[in-house]
Amino acid sequence: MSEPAATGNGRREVTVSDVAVAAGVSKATAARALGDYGAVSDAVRDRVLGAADRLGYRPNALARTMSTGRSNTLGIVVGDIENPFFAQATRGAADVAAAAGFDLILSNSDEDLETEAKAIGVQLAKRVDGLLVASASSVETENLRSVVDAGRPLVLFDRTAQGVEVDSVIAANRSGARELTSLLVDAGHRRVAFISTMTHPTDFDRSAVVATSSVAERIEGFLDALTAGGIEHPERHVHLNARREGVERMATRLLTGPEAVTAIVASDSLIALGVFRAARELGLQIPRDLSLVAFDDADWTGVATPGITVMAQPIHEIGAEAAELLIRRVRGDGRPPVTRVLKQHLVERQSVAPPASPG
Amino acid sequence: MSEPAATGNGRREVTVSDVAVAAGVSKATAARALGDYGAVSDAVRDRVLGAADRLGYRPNALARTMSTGRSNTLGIVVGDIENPFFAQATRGAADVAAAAGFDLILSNSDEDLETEAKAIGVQLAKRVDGLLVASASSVETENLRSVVDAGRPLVLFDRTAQGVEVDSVIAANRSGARELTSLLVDAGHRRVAFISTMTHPTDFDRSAVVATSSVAERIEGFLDALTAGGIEHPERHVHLNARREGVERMATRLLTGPEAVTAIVASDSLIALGVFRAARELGLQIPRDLSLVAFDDADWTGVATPGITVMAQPIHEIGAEAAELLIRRVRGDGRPPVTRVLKQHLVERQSVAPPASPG
DNA sequence: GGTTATGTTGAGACCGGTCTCAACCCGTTT
DNA sequence: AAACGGGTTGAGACCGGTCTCAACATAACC
Repeated sequence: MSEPAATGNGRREVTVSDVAVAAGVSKATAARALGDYGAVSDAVRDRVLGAADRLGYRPNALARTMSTGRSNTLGIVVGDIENPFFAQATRGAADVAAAAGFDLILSNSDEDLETEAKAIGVQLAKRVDGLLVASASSVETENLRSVVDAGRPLVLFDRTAQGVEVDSVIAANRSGARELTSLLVDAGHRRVAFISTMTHPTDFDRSAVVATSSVAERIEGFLDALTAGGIEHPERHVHLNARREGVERMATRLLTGPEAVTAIVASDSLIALGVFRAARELGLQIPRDLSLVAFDDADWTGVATPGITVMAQPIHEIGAEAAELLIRRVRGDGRPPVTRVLKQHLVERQSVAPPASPG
Repeated sequence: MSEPAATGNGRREVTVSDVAVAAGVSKATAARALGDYGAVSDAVRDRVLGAADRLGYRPNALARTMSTGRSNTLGIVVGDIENPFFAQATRGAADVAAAAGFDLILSNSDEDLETEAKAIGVQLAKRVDGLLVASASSVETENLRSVVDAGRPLVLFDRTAQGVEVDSVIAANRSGARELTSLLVDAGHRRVAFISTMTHPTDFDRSAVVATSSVAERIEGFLDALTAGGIEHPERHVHLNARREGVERMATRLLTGPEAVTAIVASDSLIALGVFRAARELGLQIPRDLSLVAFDDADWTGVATPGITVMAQPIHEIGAEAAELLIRRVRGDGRPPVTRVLKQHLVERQSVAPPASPG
């Protein structure tokens, strides 16, 4: 290779040194003019900027990062960017980041710990200034610890993590779930199912440690409401692992047979969609034959017939707030970690009614 | 400052040199063992890896990029990650990228040329190996040229660009729009509106150059169908700038008065949602009072009542295919640029019927 | 035994910026 | 005229990797 350093197509990048030579000044001076720091006389600045323009100089942000130690890049690890929840949260974070001069490196974890670990590893290797993570597990926290150990600011969103002392931004899931479920209990439902896609090694029981804190909180709220309604063994109404079985299949199973439920709490809008489809497939009318409530005010919940009653979350804000906290940390804020809990709010539509035959 | 180089919290990063000293070998040898290149004896490798592990060594991908010129990072510029179309395409691209060892830096352009320019500038500065762009304009292409001029591989998705010789992955929008619109014309509709949020300086006329090629193609297909149906001045049925007026407001305007349309083609699912809501607000029944068709098989189109007939696009594939082409370029493929055109397919539901009063 | 091939190692340049420090210029002060 | 001070400039180290090249050891060959 005789060429000094070439890009894919063989063109060499224009560097500060090139500009310096063209402008007849030292590299240091050219760098000052181009990087807009230190003192440079007006005449020289003009000459340098002119030369840079003529040569088509493009700064190399990586080289700058090498010497300053700041990359102006944040990492964000979400479950799945196709999930509207994460898309919205990411947008919220991206807006705040962009306004502060930061970029976002995006990774999908598919809610899998190993994938998440790999993603975090790469992000750290790329020297992101900080990391936003909706961790796949709030219990197994080695992934998160590795970030803290690496000395990188970390902010959790949507989910907290046990024993990891960092900022988090979450929603008030327990009270939201309680309120949502109470709607059903108060309407007279006794056989109410809670459905989540969250993977869990066993069936749910009271002692089970549910990995995703947001789901765990929702389950608690759900149980609160059932207990308050005097329903025995409320924990047997919690159904996890819906992804493995398939949401529609699980819903179909729960909606048929002698023990069929009369109401369902869907842990997110994607699950609710599956339930909705299953109900339609079975010829069940909502809310006459089935009452359905869910988390997240997704598009379709407002236009479906009937409209679905949902617990709306300030998703955009969750992402934005998390990014704000993270940027503050990156800038050196040393205050003790905070957990911001944002309010959810109920959007009542027409998917709740008393059960047809008292259960 | 007495510390050599510190992260935010003052901890110094462990480098190859540190590991080398700990293992009692030269920096070069340690680097070979850690970077898994060149020749290293097994004994030495073990010693180095052991030392690295003990010290908690984390490679610095940026430093590697500096010397190799490869960042293993791709840039992706979308209109808005919250838009399900872009979220899906991004996911498709992210999967392919991850499988090939690449990360994604994400930017939102908000369909604005200046924002897009800034995003592309930053991505280039961060030395992405290549760029995926759904360009805000297929006509004003300086943004895209800057990428080509910088010698970075570029792949366009969803939209092409005039005079920019790069790979593109798009859908067969014209024929799709023609088929979709024909459904309406064949059902007897004469007053059919096409609605897009795309910004355009004037009202649409035949000579207008519509900035976004995918929308332009859809308009052509729409006009094809109206013309084939013998409808005069079809171009006056094209309505742009819906974002400025508000989709629901525009739909309301078009659906009322003596000249009210009896059918609408929505350029994407978000617009269709606005139209759907406006129709409901006006007390119009679909398909009795209004026939509605749209692009993209969004969640809600299947569960709304009635189901909306849509032209589905292979969105995931668009993103995946684009990423594949890009990675191929990054790896040095020098073949002439290709344009991949993916098929759309019709999903017929219940939102089309003959007009109530022949128009 | 000398030469050649092969494998392993170390020294040091290099990528493209930033940053420290010393040198210098010129006007002002004493 | 000497000393001082602010504004500019240049030389060169540095960030943390990769990579070339030379040195050296050992094995294989004639």
